Amino acid sequence: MSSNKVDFQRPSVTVDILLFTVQENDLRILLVKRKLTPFKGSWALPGGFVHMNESLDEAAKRELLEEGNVDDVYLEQLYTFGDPKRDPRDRVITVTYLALADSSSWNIKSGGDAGEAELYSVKKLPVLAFDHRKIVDYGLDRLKAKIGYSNIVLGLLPDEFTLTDLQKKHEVILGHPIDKRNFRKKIMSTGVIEPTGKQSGGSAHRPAAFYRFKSKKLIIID
Amino acid sequence: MSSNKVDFQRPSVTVDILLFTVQENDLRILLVKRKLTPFKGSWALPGGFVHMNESLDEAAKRELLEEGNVDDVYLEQLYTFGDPKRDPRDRVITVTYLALADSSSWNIKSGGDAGEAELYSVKKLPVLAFDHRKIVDYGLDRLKAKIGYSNIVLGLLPDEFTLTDLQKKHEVILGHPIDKRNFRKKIMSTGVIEPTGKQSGGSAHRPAAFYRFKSKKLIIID
DNA sequence: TGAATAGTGTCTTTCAGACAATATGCC
DNA sequence: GGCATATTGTCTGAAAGACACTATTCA
Repeated sequence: MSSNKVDFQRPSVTVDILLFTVQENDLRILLVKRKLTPFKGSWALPGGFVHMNESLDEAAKRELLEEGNVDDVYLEQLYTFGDPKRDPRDRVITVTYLALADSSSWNIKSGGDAGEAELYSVKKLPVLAFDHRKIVDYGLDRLKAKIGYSNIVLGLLPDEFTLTDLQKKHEVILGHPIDKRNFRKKIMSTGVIEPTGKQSGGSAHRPAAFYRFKSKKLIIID
Repeated sequence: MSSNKVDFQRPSVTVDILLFTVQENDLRILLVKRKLTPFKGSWALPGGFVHMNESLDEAAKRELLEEGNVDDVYLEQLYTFGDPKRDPRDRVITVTYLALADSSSWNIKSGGDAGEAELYSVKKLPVLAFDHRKIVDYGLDRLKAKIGYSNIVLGLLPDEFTLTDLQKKHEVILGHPIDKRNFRKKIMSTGVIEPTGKQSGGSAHRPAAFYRFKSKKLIIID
């Protein structure tokens, strides 16, 4: 039963977002520096309170725009953390989201409404506020798993990309090299991408064919 | 950022639970009849408000005991639904849980603290309150997927069971028959179960060996 | 011995993984 | 021609799926 008239004491509800992107062959995550207690001055996930008239997805989108200056990224709900002690002062339940962005199409610096925001390599994370480290680890596990059975990687790529670009993203997320021939065989057999007909050029080597995802919706493969 | 001192208007937070069990080769779910508006008299998922001093998991366990008279069942968080209009009166965000029980070890009738509660076949569901129908469909999808790559089915079985018992649960959840030889080959190759040494008896046919799960924790296979 | 369910093996196809040579564009 | 990256195929082992007969207990 989801509702009655009794006026219980109510917890706060926030959204926190894991925005991953790949830069320089490195998986990075957007962090912001807290301006308020508790954990003032610590790095934390971008996020904030859910407003009364917006859905959870909308709240996550709004926070990403406000704190990360990113719009139109892949977004999926991850998990809801609600330990009574996770915030040292109030009871705060947080609904977490996994977001992916193509770093080449967006500039983190140009926002800045919310103060300091920075991309950190997941291999060199600072100490994080609250239980945010646990949340990051949870999201990383999900991302690693999901890249193996879905087209989720499309969130990290521009509209057109080469097979080498695609393979690099897989390698960075999984953390190990992949055989080129086997990778291409498998990708092409899934039928999720198609050639655009265009080719890369201007470099002193053989040009590569560009591909696109047939659908920009999340697809579970198999 | 998960908290500050500003006192926002706060949504209510509930947990709602999908308790599945198998009876008579039929997948069934626990529903309760609402005693309060809105949707008074409608069937709904068991659930209720999260208390200030309990975690989400604890709230789900408590509600299952209060409304379903079940204890010690498999429980995992499913998804959090937070559309502002999902409850026609208040803003209510609900964290949903998937629970599995072995129906042979529990009697739904003996509880009754929360009024009418009944097991319904997922093939013949009544009209449900709120967005609970959508939640049930979401949970069914997760259950079907997860039975294929985890030992989650252990939640539906007693401590000791035969391979035929195990196969029946799979068939009921997936909704189609499975080849006995291939099923056994695959299950045994995963190594998640082991024979107890005992045998079924008393029936006019060959006795079957009993098995148990080596671990009662959720294991992802592959 | 008949009824009812338990238990078991082979063949084929598909998929994953190891492995290296040729093709193309630009300078 | 030399450099840098793109593109391509074969073999092998493992797993999945189709398929049918024998074994055991009790009435």
